[in-house]
Amino acid sequence: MNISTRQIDAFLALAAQRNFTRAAMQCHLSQPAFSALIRALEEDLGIRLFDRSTRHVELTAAGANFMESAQRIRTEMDAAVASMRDEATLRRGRVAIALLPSLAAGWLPERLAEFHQHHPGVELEIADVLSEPCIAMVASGKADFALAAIRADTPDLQAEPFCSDEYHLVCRDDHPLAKAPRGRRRPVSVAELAQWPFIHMARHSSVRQFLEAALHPQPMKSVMEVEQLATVMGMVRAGLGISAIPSLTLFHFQQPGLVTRPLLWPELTRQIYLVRRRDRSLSSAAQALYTQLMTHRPTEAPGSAVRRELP
Amino acid sequence: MNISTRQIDAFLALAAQRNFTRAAMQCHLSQPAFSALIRALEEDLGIRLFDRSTRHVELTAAGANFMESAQRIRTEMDAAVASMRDEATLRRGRVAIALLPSLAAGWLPERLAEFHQHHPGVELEIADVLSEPCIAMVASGKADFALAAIRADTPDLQAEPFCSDEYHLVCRDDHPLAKAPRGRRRPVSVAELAQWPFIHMARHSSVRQFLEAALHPQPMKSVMEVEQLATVMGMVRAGLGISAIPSLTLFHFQQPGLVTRPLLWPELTRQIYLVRRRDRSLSSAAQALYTQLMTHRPTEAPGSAVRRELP
DNA sequence: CGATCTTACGGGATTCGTAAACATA
DNA sequence: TATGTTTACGAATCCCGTAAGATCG
Repeated sequence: MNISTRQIDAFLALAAQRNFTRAAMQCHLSQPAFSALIRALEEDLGIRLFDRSTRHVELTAAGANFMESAQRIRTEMDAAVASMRDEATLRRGRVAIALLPSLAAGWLPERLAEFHQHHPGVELEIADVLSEPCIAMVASGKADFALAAIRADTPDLQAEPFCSDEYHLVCRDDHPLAKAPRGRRRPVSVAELAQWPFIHMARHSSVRQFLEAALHPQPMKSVMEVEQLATVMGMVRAGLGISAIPSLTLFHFQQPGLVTRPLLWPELTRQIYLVRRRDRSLSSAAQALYTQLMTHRPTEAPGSAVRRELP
Repeated sequence: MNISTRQIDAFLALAAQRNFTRAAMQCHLSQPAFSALIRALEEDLGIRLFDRSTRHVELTAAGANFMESAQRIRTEMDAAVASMRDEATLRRGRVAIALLPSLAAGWLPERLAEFHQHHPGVELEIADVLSEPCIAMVASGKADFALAAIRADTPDLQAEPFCSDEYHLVCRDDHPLAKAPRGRRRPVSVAELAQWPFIHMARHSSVRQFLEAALHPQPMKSVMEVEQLATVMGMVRAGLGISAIPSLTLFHFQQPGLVTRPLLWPELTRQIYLVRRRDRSLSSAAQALYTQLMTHRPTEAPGSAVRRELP
């Protein structure tokens, strides 16, 4: 026994038209083919649904009974198909991504704004967490994909390079290092950096850990440790010291009176990866966001010092 | 676009089994055929429902979404098909018939008892009304068929002979007519009937009208007119007079001390017809009741006088 | 390398539309 | 007789199962 939507449609058309010829036209079928469709349905159900003569077509009691079911089935079908089509055409859907707070605050918002403008029906869920929880969310299926600083290429996860994040010196514009000696070309050296009072992030932060690993064993003149990058910015602007921060967080420091300079040391370039599950295809919405983010990756850091003027 | 129950079943099987081979077996299909079914469904819906590798099969987000709809559709389908099958196999259904009160009280109950025993799920609606309303109920569709004394063979209605209803003399067992003179063979004549006091039904009753038409122009010795046959019985038993009533109402008079004798005049035989609509087929339940009633029609009236003894 | 999904392909069933037959008002 | 349904039938399509191919663990 196999009932198709075409049979349901044929039934409803005939119930409405009470005429095989018109109902057949409505279904874009020849009348005999349509007739066969109705007959097959009646045989499947084991009961006559229409009383018909050449002059009259009418529902039987069983047919009237079946009509209610047929209408509910048709409605449910339509809703399901429309829902799938909406999902396929991005009129609705849901994407969950996990990414580093620095990306989430500085670079992501404009990308999301554009995405949302194109696909207003798609719900967005953003987890701005550190790299490890990012990976965990992808692994557990809570996020469709992640942007994190861990090359998580496991049997389950697939990582591809997304962008690179280079450390920059930040200092006041009246600081000696802001001057870019000998024609701006020469990068700042480790020794130069180490001779000035330094504002550190807390030891547990990834910014601090990556920096320490890169500068080891050179000791720094640490003047204080803070938790938030915004605090680092305040301290540097107040002239308490200098600092070094990843390019993705530069937006915190684009303030009047501050200067940023790329450090351009290979050890101080960390890679950001896009991580996704191997076994799970991206949903239409996730695929669209993926494409959007990949084509608007953060630009490579500019090679020259930037000085913010007071307005 | 055409979605079939087999595709829904295939989807649900695969969602449950998460394995093409097992799901295919569950659907009694070869694995490639099953695979094609899923592919066709995905193409119809325009979206991937399963993420699959050779080792793993899993619902996509869209697939999980579709599952709810699929389950509702399957449930609704099952209910509809079961309902139709029940109707076809008389596990449920409804019959409405209209018939003369005499048939409804005397003959019908045992027939219905047997029918109900065989088909307890079928609802029965009985209208015990006179012939004209019987016909009207069939014509208007309120009754599936009727048993009435009108040969209603119109373009819309079809009548077939059902049984004949012959008038019987009723009197006390000590009445001269109860004796069945000259060897019980000779029927009672009109003249004999007319010489005794007669208990009449009211003029508007069909029993009275048919009797008057048959006896015309012979005048009767009317002693009174009553509305109910039970009253006629009481009067006759009290010795107030005799009466003549149709065989179908004899059950009223099967009382101790009363005698009934068939009158056997052709003019006093009225035909009962089974009347149904031409354009409408009988429902399964109506067809079954029709057969049941036709095969257990009221027996022809016995040819001899019946005397009820006191117990 | 074994288990499992997909592709390829020939045969059989299904379904289509045209045309003729049939039925009813 | 005119309208409308069913039957008949050849052709196109769809669908199935077997066998071979591809892929993942």
